[in-house]
Formats: sequence, C-alpha cells, structure tokens
Amino acid sequence: MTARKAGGTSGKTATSRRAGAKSHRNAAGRVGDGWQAEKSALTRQAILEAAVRCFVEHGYANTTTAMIADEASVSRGAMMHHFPSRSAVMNAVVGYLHVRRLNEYRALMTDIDSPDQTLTRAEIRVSVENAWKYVNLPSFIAYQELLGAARTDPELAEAVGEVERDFEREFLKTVRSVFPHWKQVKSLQAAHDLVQFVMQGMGVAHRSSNREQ
Amino acid sequence: MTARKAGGTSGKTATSRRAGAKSHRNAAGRVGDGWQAEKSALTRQAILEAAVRCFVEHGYANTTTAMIADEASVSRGAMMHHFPSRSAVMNAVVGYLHVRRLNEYRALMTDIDSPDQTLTRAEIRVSVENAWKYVNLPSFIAYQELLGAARTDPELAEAVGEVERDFEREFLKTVRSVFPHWKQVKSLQAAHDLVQFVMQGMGVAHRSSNREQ
DNA sequence: GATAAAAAAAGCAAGCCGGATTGTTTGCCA
DNA sequence: TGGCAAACAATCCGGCTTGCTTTTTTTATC
Repeated sequence: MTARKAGGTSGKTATSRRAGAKSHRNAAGRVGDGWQAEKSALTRQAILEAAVRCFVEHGYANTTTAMIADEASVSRGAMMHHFPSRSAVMNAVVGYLHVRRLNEYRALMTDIDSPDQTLTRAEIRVSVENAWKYVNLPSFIAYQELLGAARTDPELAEAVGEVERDFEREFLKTVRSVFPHWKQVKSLQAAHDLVQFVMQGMGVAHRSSNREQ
Repeated sequence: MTARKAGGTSGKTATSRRAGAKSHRNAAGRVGDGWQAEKSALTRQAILEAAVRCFVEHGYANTTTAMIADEASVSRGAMMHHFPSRSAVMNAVVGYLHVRRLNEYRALMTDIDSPDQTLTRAEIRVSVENAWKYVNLPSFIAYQELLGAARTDPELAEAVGEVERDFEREFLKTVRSVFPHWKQVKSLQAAHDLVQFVMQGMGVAHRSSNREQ
C-alpha cells in the first residue's frame, strides 16, 4: 500500500547535509531510501502533522489540500509531489496517527504501572484521568474525524479498519504487560470494548456539548 | 425577496381542480393561511426525510443540495424555495431529527414499562436490546453525522446544542414516568450520561468496525 | 351580498455564474 | 533526476435569476 515513490537516487544536494553520512537502508528496508532525500521524510512528516492539526481545527471534510500545505508551510506543488492525491495524504495520515496514538496510549498506560497485584483507589483515579486526557488529545480527535469519514468512504474505511485491528492487538499486549495477573483474555477484550465505547462516547458528547459553552 | 414577476393572469385552467371547493378557513383559524399550500408542508417533510437518508448513505459532508432534491424527487429550485440555503436545510433537519428521535426513543422506552417496582432480568435484556436497536436507527446515525459536523460548524453547533439540552430534559421526563420509583434526579442524570456515552461509543465503534467486514 | 375579473403571491423548474478545490503541467534549481 | 514552485484546466457546488403554472386574495360590478 501507499505505493512509495521509491525514486531517490543520490540526493547530494548538500543543502542540509548533516554530519552523519546516513548511507544506510533505513527502516523501510528498501534500498535507495533516504539519501539527502531524507529531508523529504521531514517534509512528509510536517505535512502529516499539519493534516492532523487541520482535522482538529476544521474537521476532516473541511480540510483542503491547500489548507494542509499552508499549515505545513510547504507549497501545494511540493505536497502533491509527496502525495499524488488528496486521498493519498488521508491514507498516510491514518498510518501516522496510528503509531502516534499507540505511543500516547502506552505512555498513559504505563503511568499506572502498579507494582502489586491490586489496584488502589488512587491508581484507579489516575487511570480514569488518563483516559480523559486521552480522549482530548489532538490525535484522538483527529482519529475520530477519520473514523467518521470512513463510514462513507470505502477507501478510508479499508485503511482505518486495518489499523483498528492492530490497535486492539497492541492494546491487549500493553494491558497484559501492565496487568500481568489478568489472565482471561475474554474479559480483557470485553474490557477493551467497554473502555473504547465509553471513551468514544464521552469524547463525542463532550466535544459537542462543550461547543455551545 | 424573490421578487415575483407577477405574471399570473387568471388561473382557472381547470387542470386538477378537485371536487370539494375548500373555501373554508380551516383549523388554524387565521384567514389567509396556506390552504392548498399545506401541500407545501408535505414537500418540506419530503425534503427533510430525504436529507436524513442522504446523511445515512453518504454522510453529512458529502450530501449536496442536488442530492437531497433528487432523493426527495423535487427540483433544486423547489428546494431552494422552501429553504433559502443549504444551511437552512441542515438546521431544519436538526429540528426534524430531534422530534423524530424523541418519538422513537419514547416508543422504545415504553416497551419496557414495568408494572412492578423491580426490573426483571428479562426487562433488562429487552432494554439493552432496545438500546442497541436505537443506535442503529437511521435517525440516530444521521444525528451522529450532524453531531460530528457541528464540532467545527458554529451555526450547526448552536442548533444542535439547543435540541441536545431539550433531549436530555425529555429523556429525564420519560424515564421518570417509566420508572416513577427512581427518585434521585442526580442518579438519573448520571445514568443518562453513561447510557448516552456507551451508546454513542457503541454506535461509532460498531459502524466503523463493521465497515471493513 | 354575490360573483367574475384582476392582481398578487406561492410553488416550482431550469439555467447561469462565481468561487472553491483538485489534479496536471510546465519549468526552475541543485 | 529528484525536490519543488506556480500557473492552468476541469470540475463541482451553492446560490441567484428568470420565467411559468396554480392557487389565493382583492377588487369591481351588478
């Protein structure tokens, strides 16, 4: 998916050639990835982050390519160079948001890492507060926008569905490591679902009811 | 506005002149209301219902005025006659959905009207199933679309916020009539919030996860 | 006071126009 | 050649204008 351009020959533009000669084949595994063109990756990231901000501020549907480019401080042409179409950006945002959300989720989770077997009142309180923080994170709001748009956009739904499944897997893994004494996977899944439901519902209700102050 | 050209001479084309000469001043009491023009109300209703169907099928953002008009089998001109702008339609849909949703909610609620003081297991089951039905109703889905759009649309947010408050009031009233022995209003409100959260969350999660089947 | 003519208004249909948005193309530069 | 900038073309959508038909109200005359 996401058909990378895979083009990068030798950049060597010496513009921001930083010390470390990164002549490696990077994480993506493909050869010829980021040479000097790793700066390209920076641009990509800037675009993705800008898109998230646009989602939060204007909503998915109202976010135009021009808006994202402007927010990212790149030209529209540059953007179209990295992402051939609007939907290409959107699909990429799905992936970007996924890892970002996963990291933030884990960070919040490990906050309540309890050394003993039982949860204290304070720990429960912390976890609830963290959940609340979580549903108000930009990444969460942006993801909700994506989720809503995916309902009537098959292409987006495909991308979202994929990360949705992965998120649940990762969630389960994380929970198991934080609460190793919870053994019944069935209960964990139910807990996952309920937590997701309540959090999503709270998010929706809170955002809309707050709207009118 | 709409500065009519005032062309019409004498009608009397005798095309669809129906038998009953409705020369009465009807229930509304006021003279000069819309008599035959009550058909106009029918058109309005058709447009509103069409809009709801469009929301469900294509989402709020992808619903165009042409789409609604087509779905309602009226011309775009006719639609613009009844609703001067797109946002006028949308605001009207908010009101329409509100009463529709309220009715459906009450219908589901009274299903579990318990004659005695305590809830049986069966009654609880019924109410859960009804809640599930409820979140899968077209009106609910369309309303969620509105809710999502309202987050970044102040005008819509205003309209939605209003009915949101009214819905909670009506909800409380209904619950009190169905369960008259529940006296603590505080608990009722908390219950209302939790139920709303879970249902909304379920709705979101279910629709998006089902998408990718 | 009734009735017919006239006028006004309402419902409705279709076309046009401006603005916005997307994707393409062309060209520059390192 | 890859990264990028800017102009361009095509499309779509919303709202306005025009004009026609039907219904309702007013007016004028008997």
